Amino acid sequence: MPTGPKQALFEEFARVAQALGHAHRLALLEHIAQGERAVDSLAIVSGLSIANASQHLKLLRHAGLVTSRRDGKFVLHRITDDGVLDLIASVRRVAERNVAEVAQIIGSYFAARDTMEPISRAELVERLRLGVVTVLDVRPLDEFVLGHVPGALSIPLEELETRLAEFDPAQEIVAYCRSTYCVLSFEAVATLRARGFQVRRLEDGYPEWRAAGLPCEVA
Amino acid sequence: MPTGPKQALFEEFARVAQALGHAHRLALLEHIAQGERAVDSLAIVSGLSIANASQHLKLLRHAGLVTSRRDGKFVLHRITDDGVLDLIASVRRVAERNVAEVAQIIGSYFAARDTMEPISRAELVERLRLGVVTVLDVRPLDEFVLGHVPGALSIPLEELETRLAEFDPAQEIVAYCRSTYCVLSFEAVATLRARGFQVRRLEDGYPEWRAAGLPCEVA
DNA sequence: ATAATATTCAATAGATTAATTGATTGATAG
DNA sequence: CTATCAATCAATTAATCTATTGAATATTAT
Repeated sequence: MPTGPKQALFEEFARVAQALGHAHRLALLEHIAQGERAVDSLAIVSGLSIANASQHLKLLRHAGLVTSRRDGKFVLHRITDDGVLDLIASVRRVAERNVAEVAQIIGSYFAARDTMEPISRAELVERLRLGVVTVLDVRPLDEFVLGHVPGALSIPLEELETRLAEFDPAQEIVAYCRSTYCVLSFEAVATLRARGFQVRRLEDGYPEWRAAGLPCEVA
Repeated sequence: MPTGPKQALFEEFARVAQALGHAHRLALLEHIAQGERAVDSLAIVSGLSIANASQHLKLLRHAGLVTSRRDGKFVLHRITDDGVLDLIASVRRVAERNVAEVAQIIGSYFAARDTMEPISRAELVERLRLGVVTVLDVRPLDEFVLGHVPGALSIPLEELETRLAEFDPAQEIVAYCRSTYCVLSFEAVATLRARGFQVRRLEDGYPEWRAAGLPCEVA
């Protein structure tokens, strides 16, 4: 077995792929993709101990998937660049197409909540221009604050039932959350549609919106 | 830690990524991408025992990256679809951009043999149309036989020095092999350029040529 | 049938990875 | 300077992955 430069490259490529090869790290990446976040906050939202999150993050850093900077006591992590989002999307697409278990989960859970195709980013841009749509961000408020679709209404999923009055019943709603299979927007669609609202999901999530170069609002 | 559908999806996605997370499996994928190949042949070219190759291939199958069919005594493997090539390319791009060790290997080995940018597939198509180029396939003959760029001259790297007479010294040569960082084409370029030939590499390798929908010749 | 070949399976030992715990480092606030 | 909080490190155990070996299965040729 040769140990040449090709082999050395493959080992590095494998390290990158392997960094993606754990559900916890994919969850961490999804949260990091919403905006810069500190280790303890990532640990909490991902349901990991701080030491464990720190170790997973170390691995992600060494694979070049995330980058960190210190801000006072905190070490803030961000996705290194949009190529990483492309990579994650590639994994997702292959899994969707080629792994039977994935089709099964999507069919039994996600498709049960929303069989409609999501609306594309381009379509949403057009409807925003025409002002004929209410955009709904169902992520927790701290993620909304880090950046969101301009003009979006922030209603975290758990508050949705109590804030239905904020919607104009005449206007179509487009809901989004963290990523393609983030459950928040699927649950929101199911809830709102049961109440008679016209709702659709946006394709993918906020990170992909930003990566597409579309305008983002921070507040 | 919730064990909902999102978690289940992440576990499946992780399985796909993890299948890419070993240098031997990346090597197997590169060889499989040249065309359908039997297990023993893959084991030999990858330098693995047959049982070991079989196990790695099993993992690749379960992750949906490769598909197999039985042909008589042989079990032939192929890449499931072009999305898998995209995925591998995504890993490569992230590693190139974000992993220092990769830049180092490329700088010290590959750039030392060919600092020129590779020629794009579109450019090669145009030059083929004009008939102003010799295309050189430096892969072993068995891979050439499974499919190659139309009109390409097959000279496996180890025969290159003894078959220099086959080139028209007036015509530019474009060399390609298995993939972006397959050493064969880099070595070929270095060898031929030292002999005074005008040579460039084609971007990526044969699998990407085929995946781009460009014509392929089998024989 | 029997033999030969290709592949997979099963069992094992060794290596790597993951999660937990407690100690340690870095930075800030009082 | 000390206390506090965020994060990392170090060490351990448990779990998983890898490679090897030899046996078992499937297919073809004789």
